[in-house]
Amino acid sequence: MDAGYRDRILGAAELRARTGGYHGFSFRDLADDVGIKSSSVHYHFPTKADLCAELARRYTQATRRRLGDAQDVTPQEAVARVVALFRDALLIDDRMCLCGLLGAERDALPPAVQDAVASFFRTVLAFLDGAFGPAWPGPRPAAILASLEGGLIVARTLRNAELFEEIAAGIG
Amino acid sequence: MDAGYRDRILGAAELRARTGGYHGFSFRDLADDVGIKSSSVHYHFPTKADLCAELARRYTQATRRRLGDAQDVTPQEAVARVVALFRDALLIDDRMCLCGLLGAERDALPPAVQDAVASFFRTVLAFLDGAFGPAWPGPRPAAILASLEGGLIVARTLRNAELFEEIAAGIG
DNA sequence: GTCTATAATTTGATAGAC
DNA sequence: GTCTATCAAATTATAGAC
Repeated sequence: MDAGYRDRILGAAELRARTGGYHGFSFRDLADDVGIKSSSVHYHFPTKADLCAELARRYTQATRRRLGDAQDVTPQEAVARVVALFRDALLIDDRMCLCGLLGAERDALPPAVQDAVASFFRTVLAFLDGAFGPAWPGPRPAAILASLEGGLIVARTLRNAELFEEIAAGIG
Repeated sequence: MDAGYRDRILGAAELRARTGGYHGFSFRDLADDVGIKSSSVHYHFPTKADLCAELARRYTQATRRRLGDAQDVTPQEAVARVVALFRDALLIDDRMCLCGLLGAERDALPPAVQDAVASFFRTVLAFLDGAFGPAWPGPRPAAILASLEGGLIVARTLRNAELFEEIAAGIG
């Protein structure tokens, strides 16, 4: 029942992967972050593909929980919740969206990681789709998601958080 | 005057970096791609930071040339040219925008590369700004750029090129 | 400019003691 | 479940011959 350092490893991996991507960190980096040995990281996650696929699944689950049920919200509130997700990545975490960065590296990822990243995008799009209903005349879910992923990249690269707000304000 | 394999190295590096990012390729990868030895790559680019900074500058220059002079185009034509840039990355190159991927990895990049990537974004934004003029009522340049960078990520991860067209169509 | 050769370090991963 | 110890391969980079 004891998962040992498993959760702390995933926490360290999330921060690392959201900074430098799949190839931007090593098992030893994670071991040092947590204060254990790299062989202990391999005990919990035999390969890096296992680790990162689990990481993306965990990220998707946390996102799903935070967004809640699409049936319960208005279209406006649904957009606000998704925007808040990315704003927090920028202002609180000071990091990329995990799946935005991994998605950009798609062709350099193991298949299991590719699948988990695609699943994140489908989750966000399904939430917006569900809240919008079939006749919603506003912006398409994919356009909203793309604006926010790209908004993180542009605002962070130019070190201008106000640019993210301008982009987010343009969604409505 | 003879630059040797310099240009072919940059060409190979661009394809590699647009697939796996800064940490997703090695000097030996490039040497193998071109058919030379890794020490010859180091002759042209002493460090990986030198190589990737030059890569981003070259990418920006090619983009600048392709977009042309903002004074010569209508706002609509300016947007169409920028959209075409990203559509070609998706459909012809089947790759990310170099600076979109590197920008997502910002905090894992050497400072010289960070600067070169930021310069790319400023170039595209300045082109749109110049073509729009001060009173243009349409979408903001940063929102357009973010939509397209994010559009590449979402469309590629979900392996759905039509999604990119939907996103691009939503810009106008 | 390109090569051979190599150094120093890092990486993903495994075997086996406790 | 974590450790010590280790491996084979890869990585960035340099020295010096041609």
